[in-house]
Amino acid sequence: MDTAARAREIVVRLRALYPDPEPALVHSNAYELLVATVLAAQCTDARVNTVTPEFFRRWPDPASLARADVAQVEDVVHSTGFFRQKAKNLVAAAKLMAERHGGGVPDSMATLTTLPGVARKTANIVLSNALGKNEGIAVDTHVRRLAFRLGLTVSTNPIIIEKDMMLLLSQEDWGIVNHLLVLHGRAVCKARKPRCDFCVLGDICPRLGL
DNA sequence: ATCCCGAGGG
DNA sequence: CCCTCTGGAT
Repeated sequence: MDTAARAREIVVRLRALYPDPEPALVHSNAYELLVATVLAAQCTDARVNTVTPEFFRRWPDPASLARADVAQVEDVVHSTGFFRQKAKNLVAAAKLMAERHGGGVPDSMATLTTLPGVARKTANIVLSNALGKNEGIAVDTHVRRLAFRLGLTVSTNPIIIEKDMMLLLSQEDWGIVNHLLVLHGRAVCKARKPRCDFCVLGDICPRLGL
């Protein structure tokens, strides 16, 4: 089985294992998903979900966040780590959206990545989950680890991994593959003690001899 | 390559 | 104690 066939088979098996993969970050619109995804940098989604209810209540849209006191935002997002950067970036991004994007979330990779604190990973999450667009594949710590272990790439560079995976998968799967690999990365193919004995991909994983 | 940064697990 | 968690900017 060549690499592309293996990649497609991985998606098929993980779809069966995780029937209805949903974004674990609680949100109700593109703005909320953008905020939650920025906060998710080097932080568990579970922790992000503990701070976003208050965040969205106090700053329900880009306009209100643009007028927010950065110190108060720092206070709310403190427990997610990198809190100074995240608060500063979110308020600056909100000001850009309020002043230059009609108060809404930009709907293209090129424009989203002009926002401070937003690069390809965050933009891909917002585009595929809130805006219905598959412009690329979101490569986070889980996708990077699993893509490498599964032999879908020989690189550890997220940009190259994304390109490799885009060539291996059809565009309709670009959004879902992130959720599938994240779910499997959390439950089975964990960073520290991967449970290879439980893995449905064992027979097509280079790690187990292939 | 390094920095930003808190919290939980082993 | 060290590693990891849906990264991004310098």
